[in-house]
Amino acid sequence: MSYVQRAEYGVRPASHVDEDDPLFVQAVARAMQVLSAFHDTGRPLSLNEIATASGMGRSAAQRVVHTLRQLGYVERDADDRGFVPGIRILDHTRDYLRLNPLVARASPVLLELRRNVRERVDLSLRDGLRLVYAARLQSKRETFFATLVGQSVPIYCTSGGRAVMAHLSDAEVDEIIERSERREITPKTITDPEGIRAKVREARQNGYALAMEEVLQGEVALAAAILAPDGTPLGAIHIAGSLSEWEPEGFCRRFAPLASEAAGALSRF
Amino acid sequence: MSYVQRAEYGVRPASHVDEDDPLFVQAVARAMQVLSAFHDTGRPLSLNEIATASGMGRSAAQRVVHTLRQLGYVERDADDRGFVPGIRILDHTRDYLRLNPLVARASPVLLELRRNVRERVDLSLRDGLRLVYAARLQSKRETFFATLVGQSVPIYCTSGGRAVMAHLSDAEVDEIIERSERREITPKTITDPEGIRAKVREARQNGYALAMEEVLQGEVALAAAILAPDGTPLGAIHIAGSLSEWEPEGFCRRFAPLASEAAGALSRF
DNA sequence: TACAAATGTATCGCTCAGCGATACTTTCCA
DNA sequence: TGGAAAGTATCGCTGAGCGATACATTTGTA
Repeated sequence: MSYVQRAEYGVRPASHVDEDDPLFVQAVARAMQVLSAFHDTGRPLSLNEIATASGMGRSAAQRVVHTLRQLGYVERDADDRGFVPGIRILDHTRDYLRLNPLVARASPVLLELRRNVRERVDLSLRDGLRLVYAARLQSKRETFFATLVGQSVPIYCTSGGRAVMAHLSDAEVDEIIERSERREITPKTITDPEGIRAKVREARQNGYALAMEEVLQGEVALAAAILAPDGTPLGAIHIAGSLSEWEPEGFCRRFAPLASEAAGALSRF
Repeated sequence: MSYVQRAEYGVRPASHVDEDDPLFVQAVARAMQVLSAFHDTGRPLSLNEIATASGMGRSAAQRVVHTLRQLGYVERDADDRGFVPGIRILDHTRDYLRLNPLVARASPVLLELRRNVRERVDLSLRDGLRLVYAARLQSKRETFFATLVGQSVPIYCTSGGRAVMAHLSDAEVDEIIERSERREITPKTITDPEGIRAKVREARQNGYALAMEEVLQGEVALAAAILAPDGTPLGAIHIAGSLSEWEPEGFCRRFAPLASEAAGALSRF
């Protein structure tokens, strides 16, 4: 049985979880597996479903769910039809956001950026093969989710991902391409390795990355990478708009410098 | 040893965690205790600090931290000076927000509200003695945190809390007052039971609740409760502004109907 | 309305996962 | 350059937690 769990996009990076590790506590992993069972569902889960999804027996799932419930990390659904994640989870969200120096420093920068850009602005952090959204400032008309902290997108086909890859070595880029489960999220998604490498080269030249309709129809997005002092890309700042309002060239001319500037401000540690 | 952990404000409600519960898995609780060790810190923690904060021995903390690290729920700090929460936490954040029907339905309502209100708009959910923020749409000038999902405030002294209490029985209100660790967060915080009850009565009459500078100097906030079909208050919608720009009466006249309308829209299930 | 399927809950004896103590190694200051 | 503190590793004992299973309760359907 493997404790490595599938995330929204791609698999964990250095996840050679050694099952014979003498320091590895099975029950801890099981707790997280149970919570992770909700990654792949849109509705409350039954105990059996949790057991199946997290690859453990009914009894184990029962105990773990029971314990997590006592502690507030799992709750009964509003109409008592199944289990859902509990509100206690948000306490840890807060801790993460507070203690991540990038996120902590990002708010004023993002708000300043948003003042000049009347479009959606996002901050995302790299985690292996994906970018996880840590903050979003929505645009005026957006009818979507206002806040989708925790949402993640693949690196290989997004503006933010390309901005990140632009600051990695060719070998690392190839490894990302190789290991990513590349699929056409929209008909415009670029999935062939050479196409991706070309976009990365483009990003290296421009200092920012562009993606058009590769994740969402009608959306144009550009991004600039945030770098650690040693040059490692930690994440990206994205600006996203609608192709019904923007022509790609105009969008870049107008917003690329602003995104770069904001990302630069967050890169100085 | 007690597994019940202190949250940001107040203690868990029905948290008589029976230690002799045969279904209770100690190691699962320990995992969450380790993660909760970060609740009370503003910086990375050492292993010893984690052990102390979570009330377990060095060895146990070592094993749990090790395991959580393998799984991405704990990370080494950027400059390798201690442990911090890991990005995997945000995956669960997303699950919580997605699977909470209130939050899932809230986005369009909040955005619509925000369109008419150029002030800060929040959605919070009740958890025992506190309200946990699940979404925030910042105002134009706000220089704070743009997103502070997971932040929590006490019920007894906030607009949202009063809006919630207005829909509880007197006995329940008294219990909240009694069990809350009431302290003067600002000099204006109302902490005496009768004062709080008066504000709750006021909220019942008005259909919305008001709080001035009780949590933050210079801030005026009003809120309306979101109700389950059976009338139980689940949370609140808040609108917050600055006293340097608003006179309380004008603020209420202008925004109370909008907050009520939005809360009403989310109350219809 | 009655039956079957599924869901949540409870019990129990066996055993190995995980406990605590402790020792080793490295890093960081003073 | 010493000493304190941090992270890592090892080990034998034992009770925490394992899986199997039975029970209770709800749900959907014929």
